[in-house]
Amino acid sequence: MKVATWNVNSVKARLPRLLTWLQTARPDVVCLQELKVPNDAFPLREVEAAGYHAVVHGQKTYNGVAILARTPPAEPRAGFEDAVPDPQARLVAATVDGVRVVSVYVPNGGEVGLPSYDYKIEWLRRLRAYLMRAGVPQRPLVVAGDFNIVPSDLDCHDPARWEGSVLYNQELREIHKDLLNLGLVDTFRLHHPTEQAFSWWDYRNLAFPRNEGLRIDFVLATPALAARCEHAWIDRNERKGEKPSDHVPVIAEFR
DNA sequence: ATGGTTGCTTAGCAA
Repeated sequence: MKVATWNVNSVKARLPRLLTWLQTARPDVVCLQELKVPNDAFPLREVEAAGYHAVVHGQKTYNGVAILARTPPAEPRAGFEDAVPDPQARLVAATVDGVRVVSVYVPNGGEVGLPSYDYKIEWLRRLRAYLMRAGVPQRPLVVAGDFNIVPSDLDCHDPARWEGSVLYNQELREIHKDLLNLGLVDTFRLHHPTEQAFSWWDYRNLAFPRNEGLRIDFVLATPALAARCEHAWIDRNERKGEKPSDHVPVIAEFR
């Protein structure tokens, strides 16, 4: 089973690329982020024609997440399912072929010290609690998406430049470590322990041709499932050509 | 060095 995550930065703007990529990459499950459309504007017909079912938690203008799957998803759920509804559509879950799949779009945070950064930290606290309730680490579960966290120097083209930023600071590194310590394996790092590879490049300043990127998109799996992960990679080619997203797909293949 | 680019919405925000 091939599981991918891709922040498409508008599913409308990216639809031609998404459909082409589904045909060539042939993933079984795709976690999408930043749809930027409400549910009724999601291109369901096109995605179904490409051979996928879709579980969509959309939002107008900002955010929006989805799960695409070749086999019918079961028990679709949107948001944290706790006492306080999240006003932003950033999490959706469904069970595919016995695996609980969670697509997440972690808040960027804006700037350290702003209310939007406090929202990010609180959101990550709620994500941790959600994953514990969802059965991490014992349940076969994948949580994949745009985490808006740089885990380490290796995941950053220029650590000194990014240190202290809203994507890379000590507080976030500890939150990231705590998340993984719940019992989640970063499938890309599992197979590439020392390789520098990025999943995001700024649109500005020729960041991609200069390879000034960050690795902030992950496919995380619970331990028994991670033991079945045979390959994981980042589809860097998706940043090339006409109208790319600023993120590229990250893929993990499970036996 | 607060620039630069993209997308949504329409001048400004978020990333």
